[in-house]
Amino acid sequence: MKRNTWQREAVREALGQTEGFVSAQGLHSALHTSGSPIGLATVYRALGDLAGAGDADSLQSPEGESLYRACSTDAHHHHLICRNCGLTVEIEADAVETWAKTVAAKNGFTQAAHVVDVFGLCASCTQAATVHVVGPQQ
Amino acid sequence: MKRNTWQREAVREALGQTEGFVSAQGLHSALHTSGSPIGLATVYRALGDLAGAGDADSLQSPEGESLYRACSTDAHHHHLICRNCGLTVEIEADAVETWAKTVAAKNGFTQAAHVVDVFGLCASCTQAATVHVVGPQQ
DNA sequence: TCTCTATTGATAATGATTGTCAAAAGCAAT
DNA sequence: ATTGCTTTTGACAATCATTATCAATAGAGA
Repeated sequence: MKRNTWQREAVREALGQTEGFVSAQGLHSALHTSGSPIGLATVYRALGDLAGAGDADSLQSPEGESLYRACSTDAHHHHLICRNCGLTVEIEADAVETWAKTVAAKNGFTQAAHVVDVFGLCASCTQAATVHVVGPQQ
Repeated sequence: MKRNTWQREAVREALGQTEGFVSAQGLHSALHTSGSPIGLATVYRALGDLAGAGDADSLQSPEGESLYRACSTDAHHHHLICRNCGLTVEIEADAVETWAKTVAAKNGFTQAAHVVDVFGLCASCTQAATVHVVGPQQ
C-alpha cells in the first residue's frame, strides 16, 4: 500500500512551485535550501513515482539529465526551451499530435508515444548573442 | 587539421552497416567482436565528430543513453522506433519542420532545433503482445 | 625521411542514477 | 494510546555511461 509521507508531499509541492523543468538533483538542493532534510535518493524515488503516476512530465535534457515538471493539466503538451537561459514556453501541438498518430498508424505501429521538444535561443538571449556567427543550413 | 585514421573509418563503416540506432558502447563491442582493437574513448570521439559534422544522427534513448545512426541523406528527417524490437523507420516531417520553425519564431526564439521522435510498438510486436494484460495500478 | 602535431588508448575521474539495508515512521487493529 | 507489521527513508556504496588525462603513436606535408 502507498503511504503518505511528508517527504512525498514536499517533493510534489516543490515541483509544483517550480517554473519549467528541474533535475532531481536541482530539486533536492532546492529543498535543502528551504531547510528540508530530505534525502537525495528519496527525491529520485518520489519523482519517479510522480512521473509513473502521470502527475509529472519528464524529459531528457540534451546533456542526458532527466528533467521533471509538474503536469498542470491533463492535456498533453510540449515545450519550447531556451538552451541558454532555460526559459520554458508551453506549446500546443494538435497538428503534431495528429501527425504522430497518423505516421505511426501508417507504419503499423501502435501505442505511439512521441518526444517533441524544440530548443532554441529566446528573444533576449538572441539579442545578447548578436555577435554570434550563424552557421549555414540546419 | 583533421587527420585520416583507420579508426575513424572503422567507426564510420560500422555505423553504416548498422540497422537502426546503436550506442557508443554497443558499437565499440561490435567492433571488438569483429577483431578491431579500437579503444572505447576513440569510438566516443569519432561518434561525436560524426554527429557534429552532420554525418550521423543522434538521439537519447528513454534510458538516457546516447544513440547514433548513420545519416543516409543530407535531408533532415526523424524516426519511428519500435520500443520493443528496435525497428527503426525513417519518416519525413516537412509539416513538423515548418511547425517547429513557426512556433519558435512566434515566440521570439531563434536557432531553433527540435527533437521529434515517435516511439511505439511495430506491427509484429503488437501482434506478439496481444496477450498482454494491462495491470491496473501498481 | 623527418618533424610537427593531431590522434589514440588505457585508465582515472566525473556525475547522475540506482541498489542496499538497518533504522524510522505509517497505518490499522487492538 | 499502544502494538505490530510493512513500507519508506536515508546515508552510502555500487553502477554505468561518458569525459578528461597524458604519454606514446602515427598522419601529412616539407
